Amino acid sequence: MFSYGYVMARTAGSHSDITGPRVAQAALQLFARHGYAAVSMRQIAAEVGVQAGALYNYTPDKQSLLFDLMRGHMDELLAARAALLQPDGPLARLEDFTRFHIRFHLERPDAVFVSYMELRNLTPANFAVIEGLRRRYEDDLEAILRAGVGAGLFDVTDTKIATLAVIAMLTGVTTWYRAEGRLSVAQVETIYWDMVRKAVAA
Amino acid sequence: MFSYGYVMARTAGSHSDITGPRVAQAALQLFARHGYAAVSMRQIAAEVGVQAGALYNYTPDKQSLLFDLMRGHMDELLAARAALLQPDGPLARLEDFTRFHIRFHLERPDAVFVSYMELRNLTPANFAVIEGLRRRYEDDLEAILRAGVGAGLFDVTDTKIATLAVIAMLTGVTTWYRAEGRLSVAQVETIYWDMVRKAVAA
DNA sequence: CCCATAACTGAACATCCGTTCAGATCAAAG
DNA sequence: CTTTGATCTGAACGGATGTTCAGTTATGGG
Repeated sequence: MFSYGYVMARTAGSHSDITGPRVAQAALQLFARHGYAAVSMRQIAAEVGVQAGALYNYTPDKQSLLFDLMRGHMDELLAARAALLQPDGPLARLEDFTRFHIRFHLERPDAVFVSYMELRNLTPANFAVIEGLRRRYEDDLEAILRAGVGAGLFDVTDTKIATLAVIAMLTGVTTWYRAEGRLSVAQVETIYWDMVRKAVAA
Repeated sequence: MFSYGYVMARTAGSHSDITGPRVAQAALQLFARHGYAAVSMRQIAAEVGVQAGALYNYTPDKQSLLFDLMRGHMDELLAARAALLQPDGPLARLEDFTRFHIRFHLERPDAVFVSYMELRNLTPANFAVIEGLRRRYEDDLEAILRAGVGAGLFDVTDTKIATLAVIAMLTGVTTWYRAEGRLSVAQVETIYWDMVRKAVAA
């Protein structure tokens, strides 16, 4: 957590780069399972195999633990999206967005769950940050829809509402999908893309 | 809460039929705003204007307070749906379902929020009950979709997935709709119906 | 006006909470 | 092998938690 730019000049007795990620992962899993408010620092510590006081080598407080998880998730989402080169044309772009959204979210169910359910447990300042990142992601989709409407390919009454409707529909996949189930991620992508395509079609 | 069938033979000093609903309403509002685990019995009591101990005249414990709110919400949902006479034909039925779902959910945002977010804070037995009620509601929509597919009016790959996708999309309306906003509920219904109709169209 | 009783108070119970910190422990650098 | 400092323990802090209950207050029926 406290890296010093260059290669960190590690000194004696240090393995915080092992424990640090374990703290974050334990917190994520427990927050997703039981909710932020219902999980105690002692439970997180027990999961890591450490006493509660030791957690404070890795986070200033419990709120930062939640916020860092959510900001990390949103950063990953935006970075992964930005890393892809977008296909040409609104229709191909929309399919790309649909498949990306489903794939990304199905790969990290815990982070998705926490990021959608624990917004109200953020301080107002932290909430504003997460809300801004989420807004940037939504704007990405809305731009696609607007371009499609402009080109006469799509027909939606209100691009902002359509954006939120599509994202709600796609994110809903995380509530029922199980990796052991009968459908592969690719099949699920195709099923949802079929519905999205028709829903906004002209 | 403890009614005796007939007209309750109320005796001296009783006004629990005033305080009782106030407890439920305060709990609902606070649970929706801050989450079940983050709200204390003392906060609920303060909202009602009473000491914490008095709440136990109206609920055996905090868990029952949550469960009764959620069961009440689901019962209302199923009862309201059952009270409507269904139009003829899958298309009209689907429109009816869409408009009903949006209207019903926009009328009780707190109950919707609690019922979707606090499932993990139910005991396993209570969870099973709520899950069963939700399943009955979903089956209602799935029957409509299946009938439409059978009649060649709809084209969906998997009626179960389409059911969950449509419900997720529709319920998402509660996250952004504000009564003071520019759109009436009827307008929102029409916008979503447009998308639902096309999404499942043959 | 009295009185049975519903409704509520206020204090107490054991237990948990997030956070702090002095001191023990540990691993690597010299 | 010693030193150095990162890491962790274990106890403590004030305060909050859900729940219980003996005792007080308020209300309407007789």
